[in-house]
Amino acid sequence: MNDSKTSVQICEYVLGCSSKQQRAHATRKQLVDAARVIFARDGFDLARLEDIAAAAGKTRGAFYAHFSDKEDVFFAIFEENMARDQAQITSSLSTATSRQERVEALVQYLVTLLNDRERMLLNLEFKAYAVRHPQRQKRLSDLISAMCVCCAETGIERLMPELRHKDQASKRAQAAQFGALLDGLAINMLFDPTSMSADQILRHLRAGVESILAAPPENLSTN
Amino acid sequence: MNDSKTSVQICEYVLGCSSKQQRAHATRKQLVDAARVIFARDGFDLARLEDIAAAAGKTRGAFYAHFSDKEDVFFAIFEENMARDQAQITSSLSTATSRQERVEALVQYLVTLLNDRERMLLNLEFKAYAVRHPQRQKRLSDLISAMCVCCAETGIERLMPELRHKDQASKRAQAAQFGALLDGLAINMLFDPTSMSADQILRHLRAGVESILAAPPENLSTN
Amino acid sequence: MNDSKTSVQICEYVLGCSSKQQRAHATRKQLVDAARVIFARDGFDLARLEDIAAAAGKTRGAFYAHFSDKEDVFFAIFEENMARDQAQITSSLSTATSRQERVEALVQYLVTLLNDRERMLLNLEFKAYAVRHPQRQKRLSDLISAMCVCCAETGIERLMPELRHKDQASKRAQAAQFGALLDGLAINMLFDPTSMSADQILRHLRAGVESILAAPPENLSTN
Amino acid sequence: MNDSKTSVQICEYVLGCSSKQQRAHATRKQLVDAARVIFARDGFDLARLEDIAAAAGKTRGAFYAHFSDKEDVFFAIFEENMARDQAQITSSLSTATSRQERVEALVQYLVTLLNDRERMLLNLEFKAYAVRHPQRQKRLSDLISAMCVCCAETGIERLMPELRHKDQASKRAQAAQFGALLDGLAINMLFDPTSMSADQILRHLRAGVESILAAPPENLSTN
DNA sequence: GATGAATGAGTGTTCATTCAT
DNA sequence: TATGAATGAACACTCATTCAT
Repeated sequence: MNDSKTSVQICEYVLGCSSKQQRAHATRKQLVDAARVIFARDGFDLARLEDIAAAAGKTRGAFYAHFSDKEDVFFAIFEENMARDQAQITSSLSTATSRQERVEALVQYLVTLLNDRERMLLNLEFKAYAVRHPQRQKRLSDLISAMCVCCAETGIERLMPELRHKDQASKRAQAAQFGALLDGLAINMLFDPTSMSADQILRHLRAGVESILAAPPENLSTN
Repeated sequence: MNDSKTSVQICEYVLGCSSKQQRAHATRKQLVDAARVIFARDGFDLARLEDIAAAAGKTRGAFYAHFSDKEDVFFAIFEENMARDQAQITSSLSTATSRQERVEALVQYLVTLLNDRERMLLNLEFKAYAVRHPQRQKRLSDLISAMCVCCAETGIERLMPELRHKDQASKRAQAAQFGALLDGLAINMLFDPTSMSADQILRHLRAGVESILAAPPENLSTN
Repeated sequence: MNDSKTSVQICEYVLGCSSKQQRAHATRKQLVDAARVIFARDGFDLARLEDIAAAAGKTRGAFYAHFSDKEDVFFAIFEENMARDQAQITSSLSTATSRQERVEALVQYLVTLLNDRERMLLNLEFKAYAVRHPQRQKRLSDLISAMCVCCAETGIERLMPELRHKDQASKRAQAAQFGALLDGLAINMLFDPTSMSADQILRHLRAGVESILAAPPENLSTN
Repeated sequence: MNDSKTSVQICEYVLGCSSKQQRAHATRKQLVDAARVIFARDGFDLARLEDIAAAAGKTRGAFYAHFSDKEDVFFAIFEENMARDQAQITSSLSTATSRQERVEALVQYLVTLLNDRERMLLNLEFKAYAVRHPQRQKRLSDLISAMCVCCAETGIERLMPELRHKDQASKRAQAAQFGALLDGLAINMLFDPTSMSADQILRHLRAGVESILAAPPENLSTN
């Protein structure tokens, strides 16, 4: 690499890091971000490590200095997402006061997610990967649990304080339903963007959210 | 393979086909069926032609005698599905008379689909493939159109004769919404089968179907 | 490959094979022979599959059609050797009548082996590999057992019929001692070819053989 | 490494070195010792520089501060060995007075070497490397010459003063024969430790030593 | 001297595809 | 039509080596 000086300086001046550790951390972040782009574009299986490295302005070697393999970055993406989401959801929903407002805030949040094409693609890719690799138990199930809990706790609890007393299973079910609502729309919008108007999507989302939140008091009698 | 004669004879005696054409047709069908299993299990990218051929009890050579490449069988699967579905939906919904009955019949049909793991996996795989390969224009878009039209015409029209007068766009939007309902549940059930009880799924489906069918008279004012 | 026709014809006319199976078998043999050359030249670790394939006039793909990996061909070499040796030793020693003649025949056989540089290199490589990979249990230990047994039974028994009554352990020990005699000379001749004259080698061999055959009647009292 | 200070202090207090030069020298020694372990375990080709550095409690950087490459440490090991051996052999054989005693002392020395698994592995590895890399002329041949001379001069001359008048070639040949005796046993003991009892090994060694020392007065007439 | 992030060439292995039979 | 040996491009991953600190 003949531009290493340049990139070091970019790193130092632009990102404000100078120590070795900070540089390493910056590289890692660049790689994760590049991985997002490539995985979203090509999917997990077709994504080439070389493309990820190149998109980050690094080489394959740099990749392996930070990640053990393809799966490793892949998971890192979602582990990073989780942290981000915590903050985002909390802040975006904290201003809502009435139920009506909170529903609308949630719908708006879902619309935002839905319009983040990269994110939706990654999300679907992640679930597809999890479905296809049940053996990757540990890290995957940790991530999934964290995701569901995160979603259930952070999202729903903050949104609907009145539901806070519900049991874990119910929360999890609601998280899954929100997932179904979002993923279903996402995959079909990606599949055929012209099939639904923004308006129809909004209506679908509102109806979905209302339906989920209107779930029966307890599912004691059924199941 | 030195036992090809044997398998031919199995074909002849068991399946009752004997002419060359019939035999060839049977081979093709075996390959498509095997492809379903393998694509569902491994996904498009990871599926190996050799596995498909082996699962059909054939060799790679036989595969190439019937299909030009991997994509070719992949599409063949869905083209075949379409034909099947036409008949299935029609018959399963034709006995319903009241709106109530028709809604319930549709929900039951969706439940059946949802419980067909292989089919759901293939469905999601197909949409993911379509999303990821916008260049494969012709055949893919033909399939997609056919799917949507099929879904819209066959499914919705027959189900809700009173909606027959609706414009194409509305029908298509409804098809997409049904897709979103089904795919969303499917992916999340595959992802975490324990998150929702059969009862919760049913309720989710009913609410979804009702919401879709209750769409406003026309979407003239919006969009 | 633009010379496939040529090599096919070489195969057909020179080796006299024409059926698919025969061609496959010929290819396998070519690959094993090429592997001998490359492994002897570069050692197991540095040997490149591509070089082996190229030396056989084939591609890497052809290699993998016949062997599962590098270790696979490596072992195949010695499995093939074993079969050869059986015949060779038997015939070369069968004409000797007196003890004196048999000793001399054995010494001559060892000299022949010693002068087969490729073979000595492979032999040492094999033992080094076995030492370094005790985990490769099954196939390796099978080979080793076969080697020792082959050596002990075929070699020593036929050579020294009067020793036939000895117990297995003694035979094995003798096989090991013959191995030590041969390998020790081999490695040092390879290491520094000028250090010993042909005459000195002969004397060393004779003394060694005599010493081994003069082992005490039974090692019951010791060890 | 933020604990370098600590290890430096360990060095200072435990090993009693404190000056920069001494510290550097200590590092070098640690690296050579670690290299012994790793090369013996993995062989030259498979040995990883990182493993060597890690086994010495250092980093790759430290390695390159002391050695130019892998081959460099590899040779350093044997250069170090040579120095050690000089002293060892001299002292261990100097007390013997009669021929009988000297033979026995030599046999005991060989037994000691033979039981030093690491050393035998390295020895074989070195010879294999030399055989495989005839191009590494200079340093390798220097080492080899030194080894042979060392072996011949130090070992044999001191052991058998009456042979001191022999010509260089004879000495070299005897060194090679001792090498063959030792290496042959070593490789076969490593290959199959159960094949020979300690007793059999001893007998094999004694017979070998006697045979070598009983070499004919001059090899003038032959060769 | 020592660190460790980054490089990049090298190679084992897989697999869609071809083709002689 | 069907076979399966052979091809060869593609890619994940390893590791010796460099270099800024």
